[in-house]
Amino acid sequence: MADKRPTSSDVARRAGVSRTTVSFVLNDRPRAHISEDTRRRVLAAARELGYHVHAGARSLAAGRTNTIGLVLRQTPEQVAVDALLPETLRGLTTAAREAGFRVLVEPLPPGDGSYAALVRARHTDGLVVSGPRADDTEPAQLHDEGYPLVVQGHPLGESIPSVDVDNQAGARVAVEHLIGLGHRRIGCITNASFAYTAAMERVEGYREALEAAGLAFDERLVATGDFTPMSGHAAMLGLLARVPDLTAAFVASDVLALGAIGAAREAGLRVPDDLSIVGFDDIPLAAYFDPPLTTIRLPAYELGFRAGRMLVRQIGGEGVAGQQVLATELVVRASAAPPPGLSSWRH
Amino acid sequence: MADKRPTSSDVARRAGVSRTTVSFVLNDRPRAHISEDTRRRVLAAARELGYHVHAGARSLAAGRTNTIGLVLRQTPEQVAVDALLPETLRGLTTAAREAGFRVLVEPLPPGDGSYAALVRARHTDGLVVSGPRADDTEPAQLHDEGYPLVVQGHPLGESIPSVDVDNQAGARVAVEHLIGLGHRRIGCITNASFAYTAAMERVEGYREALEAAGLAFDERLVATGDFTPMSGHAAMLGLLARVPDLTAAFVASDVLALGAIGAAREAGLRVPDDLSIVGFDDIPLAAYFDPPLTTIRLPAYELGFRAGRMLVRQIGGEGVAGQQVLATELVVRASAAPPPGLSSWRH
DNA sequence: GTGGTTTACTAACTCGCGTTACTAACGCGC
DNA sequence: GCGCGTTAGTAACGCGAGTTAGTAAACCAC
Repeated sequence: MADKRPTSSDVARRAGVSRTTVSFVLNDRPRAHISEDTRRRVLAAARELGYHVHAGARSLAAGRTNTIGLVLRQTPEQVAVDALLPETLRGLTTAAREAGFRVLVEPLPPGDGSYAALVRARHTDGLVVSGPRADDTEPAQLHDEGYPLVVQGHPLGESIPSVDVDNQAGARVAVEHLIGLGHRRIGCITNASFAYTAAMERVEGYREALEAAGLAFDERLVATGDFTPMSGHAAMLGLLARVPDLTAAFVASDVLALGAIGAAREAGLRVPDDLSIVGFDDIPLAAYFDPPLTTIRLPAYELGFRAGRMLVRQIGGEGVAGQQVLATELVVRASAAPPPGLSSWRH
Repeated sequence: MADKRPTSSDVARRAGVSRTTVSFVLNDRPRAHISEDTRRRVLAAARELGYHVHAGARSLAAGRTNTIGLVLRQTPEQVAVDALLPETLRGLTTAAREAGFRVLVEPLPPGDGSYAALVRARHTDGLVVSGPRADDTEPAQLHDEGYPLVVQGHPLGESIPSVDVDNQAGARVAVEHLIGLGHRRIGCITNASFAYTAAMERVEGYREALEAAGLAFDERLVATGDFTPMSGHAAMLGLLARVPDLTAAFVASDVLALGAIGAAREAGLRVPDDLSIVGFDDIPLAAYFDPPLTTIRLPAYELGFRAGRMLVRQIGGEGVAGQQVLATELVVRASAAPPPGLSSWRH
């Protein structure tokens, strides 16, 4: 069995010093005076014994766990098709590790209980809450109680630190691209219901671009999706049926865009010849869709990394950060082209 | 600030009992005799105070962290395109939660340091090591030292508990499907280099199916990929150049298959009319490829769930489990069809 | 009503580490 | 030789729980 873990007393005994000295050496206390000689002796003893501080004991004594929590506020279906989660997670863990923290993951579908216990039980020193819905009151409450917390997604209140992508601007750029190509009848398929603020914001960007170009926003041009490619497929079919003269669509998620492209094809439309499509997210596979998807790149790694860094700083007492908004970027590939018959149309 | 956390002493005082009693009630000690009345008083006091046990204190006193670690032994590039990671993670966390455990994620690219510290420092009670390479000696060492551990992927030794998918059988079924359709010149694109045992096993399944059908295994028919769609693209181009009469390919990963389909199309081949393709993994988007991908389903959620359950049982002292192999399943969609000119061939 | 068992609960020790407050030795100026 | 500051190190307490051993009261058989 794996018992008889060496403790700091063992290290102290072996190095011929007190336990306090061991603690000072291992924690690099700057204000403690330790001679280079004993310092080396302690380090050597620790190495020889294969010593590691007991995380629980440290957390109890120091009041710090050096762990941050990632709360995934998403439905199982949502998680399953989340092509960017691995990247975001990698960004978060990287930021955490740089500061000596670990990451605890807590998937917790909306309405499925509370995550406050994570910090209350001192399991973690702080939380990154990913994608909470606008009616989620826990972040505000925890923040008010002074717990370090960063929301990854739409800011839930003026004072709660958050990192998000500029959804509205991204959507606007996507639609402007279509307008620039000459499209006038442009549909929109949302990535989720409006309960998700990101969905709302992306539609707002769509509307904004339309109106800036003097085009009317028409509700019949908007169809609602729900994360899955299948829903993108269904939404596109509905759109096509309602709007016969549609020449382009902004699909607020690459995953749905793939389903939408399939639907268009089934309806006898070629993409982009007959119907242009611009997506959102730039998932790793987007460049390999047929046709390669023109889309809005969402900096997934960066999103996680920033959230992690903000949280770690907050825990370190460097002050509560504000709300960061990351820029997106239009990636032009081949799924959007001028509308059919443009030359005649253009005059 | 969020200090003045209530402790079990506070609960005890409020309920008018000793701290010991509080501990007994909250931990449901079966051998302790607690009257229904005081039990309720304690529970009420805890609720009223918003009490949560301090995780560190418990771990120190009880010698248990109720946390398991997930070590991601993969390169960043690999993680980025891992479409099944979210599902596997969800399966793992579900199994963990059922037993009252949390999950700590530790991404650690091969050759990038050790994860033994995680258990040695009593950060976690055990580890799930995902995708270690065959030359990774840490699992064996930790296992020998008695630390609970489950390898998710290829078993690294007879006695180390593991959960894996039957890669070889899955690949065999995929290739048998192609053979059954009438193909005779069947290529293979690996999902990774042979340093990854899963890649090796899938090629073995390919070879096995070929030989069982009396077809020769030809090295020129095998091209190597490396996780990304781009590598699938390149591999297919190479294959096509080397083997002009190729009518089908088994691509050992859906992600690469998408790249391969694109390459085939660029070469002027229609899928499946001119070239059939069968993938592996059944990622969420596979059904929406063009054409919808015929592939081998890998039970991602189940993989994570089983690994979690095995580990939790091991931690609970229910004995070390063996090595589980999960079955895959052929999902027939539209990317594989009889080879061109089959009727004349079959005569 | 005596001895023994069960019920209900508690005092006191333990887990491994961080930290404060204190001491002993040393160097230095005059 | 004295006073003082600096260096190097330690003893002892506390963090918040789990747990063992023990006790007092209630119950029971005879």
